[in-house]
Amino acid sequence: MTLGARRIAHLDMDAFYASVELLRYPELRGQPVVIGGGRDAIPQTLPDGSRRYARLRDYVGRGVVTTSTYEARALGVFSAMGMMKAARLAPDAILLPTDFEAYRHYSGRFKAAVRAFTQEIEDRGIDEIYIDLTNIPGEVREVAAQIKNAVHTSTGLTCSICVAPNKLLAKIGSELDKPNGLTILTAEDVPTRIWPLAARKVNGIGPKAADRLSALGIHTVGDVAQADPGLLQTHFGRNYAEWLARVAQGHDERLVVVRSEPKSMSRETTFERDLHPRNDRPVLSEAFTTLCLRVGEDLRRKGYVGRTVGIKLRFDDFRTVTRDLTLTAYTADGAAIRRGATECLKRIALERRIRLLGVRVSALLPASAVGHEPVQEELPFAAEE
DNA sequence: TCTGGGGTCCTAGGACCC
DNA sequence: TCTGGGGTCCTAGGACCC
Repeated sequence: MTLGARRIAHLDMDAFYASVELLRYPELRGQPVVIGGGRDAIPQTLPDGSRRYARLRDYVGRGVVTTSTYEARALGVFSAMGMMKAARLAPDAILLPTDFEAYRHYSGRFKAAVRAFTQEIEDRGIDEIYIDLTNIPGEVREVAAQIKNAVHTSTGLTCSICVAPNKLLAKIGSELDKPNGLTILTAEDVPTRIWPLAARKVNGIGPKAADRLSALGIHTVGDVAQADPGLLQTHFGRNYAEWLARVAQGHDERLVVVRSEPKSMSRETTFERDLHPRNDRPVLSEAFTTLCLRVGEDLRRKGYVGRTVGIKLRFDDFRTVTRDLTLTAYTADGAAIRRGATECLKRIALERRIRLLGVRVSALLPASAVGHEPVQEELPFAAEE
């Protein structure tokens, strides 16, 4: 174990998707812009070279806001909000479609820029990473400033960084000075800078836990720190209560995980309207097959095979059910996935309209680890004895 | 016209084995 | 015919994150 304090950075790109779009459409800078539209939100270039943008008020559908510019956030439009609701709050905001290919491109660029400093990077999705700076020489603020510079030089985008003794504090800290922030936190800062924050700011305290804490009169991280351990335990169970007590003190021993294997791959789709299990059977069936084939393609493209097939259904009342089936052999074959998924589907009573359908394969192994094992058919009668 | 899509982790019960 | 008990696998659901 390392003696002495670690130096862990959390780097978070500022309004990432929206900022990438502003590189493409600089004339939108300073305006409320919302990302999350479909194809009909693609800007049209007019004969005179100017562009015509879709407005949020024109949106029709069931999507949610993926990201918004800070100007849109000022109008109350945030990530994960239903687009129809967002349109009511900011009807004149510009609407752009989500272009994951572009975001993945810039994601690769900013991560490559950071890798010039160290390989000790943990991927946390498309727009954030943890960096272990413990063994990087130099004053932390200077190192963090250099990283921010390198990211800006290679992408034209800003990010916010916090360096702290652990991931928990670094993650909280990178939000304290957004956008384009650079924050240093030490253990001594916990009472003054962390305790006043809402408990919800802690990564791992989500909406449900925050509500339940509030019901107990616990609103800030400091309130959690001062809460009676017995009270937390009766309401949250031993493990979670002990975790709450530790994080409220700013304690977190988790390592920066540089490489990890995927555990599952899935595809799901929300239908434009809720589908009737019998009357819309052809549509459902085709969607089901497509999802199975796409999961199979994903597995093969990334070089994995899986042994457990699962499905997910969401009904019109938003109730979600899942079914799993573990096969006898690893597979990445769409047809085999579809057979497993069909078995799963038979175990669900279809008594309501269906909003969402999903297919997942888990219990993954690198295809190389399984060799060229053929996709085995399960025999209806296995020879026993 | 509320509520996407792709993930991870945890819990908990039952089967099954020793 | 008085209920042990640990370990692992499988399944279902839910919280949470980006």
